[in-house]
Amino acid sequence: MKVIYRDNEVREGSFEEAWVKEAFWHTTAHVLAQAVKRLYPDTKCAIGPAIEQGFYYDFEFSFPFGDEHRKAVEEEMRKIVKESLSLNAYEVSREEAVRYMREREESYKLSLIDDLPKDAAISFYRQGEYAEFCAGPHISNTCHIKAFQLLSIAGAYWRGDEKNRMLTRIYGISFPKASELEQFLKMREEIKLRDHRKIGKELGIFMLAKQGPGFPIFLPKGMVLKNILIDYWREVHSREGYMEISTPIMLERTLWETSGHWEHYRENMYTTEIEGVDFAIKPMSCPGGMLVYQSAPRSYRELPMRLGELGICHRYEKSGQLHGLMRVRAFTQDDAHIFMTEEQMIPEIQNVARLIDEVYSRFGFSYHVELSTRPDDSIGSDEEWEQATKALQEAMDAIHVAYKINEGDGAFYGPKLDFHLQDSIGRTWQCGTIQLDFQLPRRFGAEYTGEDGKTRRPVMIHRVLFGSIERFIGILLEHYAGKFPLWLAPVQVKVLSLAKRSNEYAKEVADELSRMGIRCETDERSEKIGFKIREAQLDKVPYMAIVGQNEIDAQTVSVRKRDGGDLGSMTVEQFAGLLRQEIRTR
RNA sequence: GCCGAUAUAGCACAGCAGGUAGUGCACUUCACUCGUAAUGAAGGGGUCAUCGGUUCGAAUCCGAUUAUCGGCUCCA
Repeated sequence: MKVIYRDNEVREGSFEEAWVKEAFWHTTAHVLAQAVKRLYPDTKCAIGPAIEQGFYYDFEFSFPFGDEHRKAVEEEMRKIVKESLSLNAYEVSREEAVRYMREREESYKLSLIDDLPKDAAISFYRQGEYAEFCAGPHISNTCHIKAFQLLSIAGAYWRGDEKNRMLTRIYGISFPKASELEQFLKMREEIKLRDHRKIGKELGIFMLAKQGPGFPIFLPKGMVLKNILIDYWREVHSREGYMEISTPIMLERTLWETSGHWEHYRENMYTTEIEGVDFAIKPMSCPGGMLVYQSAPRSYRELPMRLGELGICHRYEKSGQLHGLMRVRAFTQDDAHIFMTEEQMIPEIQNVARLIDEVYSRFGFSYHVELSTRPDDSIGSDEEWEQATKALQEAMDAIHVAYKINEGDGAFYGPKLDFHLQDSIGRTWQCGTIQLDFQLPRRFGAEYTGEDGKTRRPVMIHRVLFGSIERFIGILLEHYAGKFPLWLAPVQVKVLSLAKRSNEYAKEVADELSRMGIRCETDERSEKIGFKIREAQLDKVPYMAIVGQNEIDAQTVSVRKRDGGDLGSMTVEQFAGLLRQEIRTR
């Protein structure tokens, strides 16, 4: 396939290569714009880039663009592809470019041209009657776009700013072969099947009630899962020298004023009033942690002081951004606040990073790290921000962790390292974060007595591993597609009774397993064994123990594994041993 | 919050030139007591999201509200 650059240089490449793909999708976006202009000439075009998976184009339509219109546009695009229009690039003067776009009343294009440096050469690409101001590159002819689909219609703000007008964004995908499109659509279906909202409902993990938008309800099995994660969390934290605390969900306004939340985070906080005094429900646990630190005079001997808290935080999220368990209004943050001396900063940051690595590895996640720097709305001096940012960088560099920098994305009180984990189908989610904070200790007047007897100010780390337990569970559901490993499965074994006369024995087996700490259920309904197996399989229970007359006689169970089928018969002891072995190796 | 779409039984869906609701699974009961992914039969269950409008008559047409879905913005 030929790719044409703005100076009309031609490079040959295959679709598999990323730069060719990008040109291919970008060209499809132009075809989309061309089709739209043919059908609805008064439409204004904004931008239409290639993205990670396909492309989009933003338009300002003079009418609500719906599904019927999408189909019509697809039809027109098909025509354009059949017309085999070749693309070529040419340069025009700035005046000419402006005149061209002004004639067509393309106000967004004019604004884009306006952004270009005065002396920049302005390139256009043309295909048939359609020409667009564009830096390219593009593929040489529309005929290569054999298979495409417009995937969805969405709103998007002009230049991504919610103060601007909302445009209509059309997303699409395209390929040189129909089979590739089919494969892509199949993959999309697969992702839909793994959706935690679907699986979470099927497996009885959580629900969302109409009366509580964004406030998830954990069902019995979901609660088992949540508690397993919490047990695990306690296990590693106590090993790492953390002390657990619990601070109130609601605290007085004055505290939030001291912390800066009242000024910088208020629009996300729920507030109320008690006996004429303003209170706020916590969106974060740090001020509570601060109160604990402040509850006694502190010595350098106590530092680093690691205070962990599973705090239930409430944040007002706008209705349109709620999403299953991933984005909610109430969530359990597996928070910890570490108070330390400046010398302890780097080793403590590294400890947390290592802990995050250990925890993510346990679940089979790979991850990448991003460093977010000072945002516009923030508190503290430049020197402090620089010192904190440098500490985070140094800590990571020393243990050879690579990170990408996100300018201006930090918390209002300090810079942060964000840990984005990747699930089994390649999507990434921000979970863990390590935030370094000089501000809260100062605002609260936190102190400790140093070795020399002098009063000093501690530095503070805010950090989470899971991020929020709710989101983490959502990610786990999709990561495992509901097929939890044995140690996480809410039900580990289902004992299936073959017939009425084996019900008693089935119960005995289940009791014995329960006594050994195995989470199990019994199915003694008068159904065929094939039916019970099918149900247990659909419930994604890791192990089934099937018992009938043969097992009663031999005092055994027949074991069937969710991922692996019939394992033959064995004693309950042996079965439990096998389970313990698997849990131990996790 | 914004743009677009959707809302029918616990779940998945059908019904829509407007004439007051159906299918499958699930649930209950009965029969069967069964050997590794669906035994058969009978029965119960819905103010068609909510409120209002048009109409002799609305699940169906129109409007508002709420929730949800795909995005944008924002974020753990």
